[in-house]
Amino acid sequence: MVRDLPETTYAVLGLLDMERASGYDLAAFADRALGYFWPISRTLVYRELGRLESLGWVESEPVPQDRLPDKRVWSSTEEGRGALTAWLAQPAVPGGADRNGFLVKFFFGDRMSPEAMRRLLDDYRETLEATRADLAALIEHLAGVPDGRMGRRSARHGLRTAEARLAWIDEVEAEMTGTSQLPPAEEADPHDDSAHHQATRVAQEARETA
Amino acid sequence: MVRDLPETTYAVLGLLDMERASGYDLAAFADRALGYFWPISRTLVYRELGRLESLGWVESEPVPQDRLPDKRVWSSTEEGRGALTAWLAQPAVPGGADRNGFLVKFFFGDRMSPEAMRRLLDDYRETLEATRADLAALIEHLAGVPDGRMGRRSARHGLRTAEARLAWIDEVEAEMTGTSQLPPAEEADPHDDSAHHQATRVAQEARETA
DNA sequence: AAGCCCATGTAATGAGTTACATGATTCG
DNA sequence: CGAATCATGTAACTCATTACATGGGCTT
Repeated sequence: MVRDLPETTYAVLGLLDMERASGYDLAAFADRALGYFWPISRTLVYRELGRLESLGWVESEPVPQDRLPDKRVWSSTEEGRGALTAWLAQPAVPGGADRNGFLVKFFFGDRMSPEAMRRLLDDYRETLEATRADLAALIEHLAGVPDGRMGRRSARHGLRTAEARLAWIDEVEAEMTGTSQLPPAEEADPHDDSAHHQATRVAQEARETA
Repeated sequence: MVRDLPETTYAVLGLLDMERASGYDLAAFADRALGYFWPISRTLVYRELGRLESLGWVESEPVPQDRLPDKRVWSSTEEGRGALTAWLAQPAVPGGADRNGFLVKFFFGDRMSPEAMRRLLDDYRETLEATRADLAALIEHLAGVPDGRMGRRSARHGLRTAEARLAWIDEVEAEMTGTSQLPPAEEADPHDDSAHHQATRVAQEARETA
């Protein structure tokens, strides 16, 4: 039997099935649509397109352009749509939800200085608040989009997760300041919301460039 | 400049610093302590120990045994503890929290049959409920352990996350049954809890402190 | 007798990231 | 004039998983 392909392959196929696009546009689409729970780098998109083509699940058509470089526009084939449907009918693999770069550090917090712990928690909160803001904006945006239903629901999954974790931060902060494992939180400057916007962009770019 | 090592390397070092152990025991410890947010396979533990040894951050001592095979017991060196402290003082890398195998399938739910969607959501709920039960038990267990503070807090992070996602399932189920994108939920058979026990992580069964 | 537990590893494979390469166009 | 955007890829690398190998002791 055929060894089963990674989720990413099907994700690329699925996106392409929603909207024929060039590899370049598809990567941007993937980042918008799946970026929060299934990041796919641009290079990887190209590789998966190559694989999908050799499977006969997608095909491409060259599109010459005047001012811009020529491109190949990809679309799913009948076989590809069949494969996608088959994949969707199979149960999801349970793993993959793991790996939290904050927690793996936090766990060893007994060895950290209170100041380092304070910074760690502050950074995490900032990241989560940026995510929450981004997702809230996305949800509102998708409210007016006809095919945005599943995207909106997926985004709500992320929103709820972020909110639960922010509540967790409040909880541990209260517990840890009480036992002086943590210096008290500083008052946030209400004039300075640049920190948030910066964090948003940094988190995004960290994925692409770092 | 030294290229920075993966988190896993430091995680192994950190665990070893809490408790000297053989590679075998360390792998079990890692699974108990970090398994929910930073899984480390047994083979990987051995590789990281080799790397840490060549860095001079850990050292080993052979321990002969009578009935059981001989083993090497590892412990962190002074240099290793320094490296660990330095790592903990650095900010955490923001990424790593991503990749949800359920969501990447759910996102394409418009192409799924209502029955397949029902199965997908049921599976996810089952997984989350198993996680919630495991973590709740772990938290209760760690309440009586002197050094279990950070482990308990980390577990609460997972617990809150799981609960938020279960609430999300309720939300989308209500929305989707209302628009008949989903057949109504079946009554759970109270006699059949085998599914839950299967979903429960095997490694979590052995929860005695070594 | 089968199968798990202890204990340590090697080998193969593959998914994903990052750096690099190229080059026209457009915008500040 | 430099930077960003559009567009497509190659090459190198490494983290992580999985399968395999070995073998005595203990339990069902």
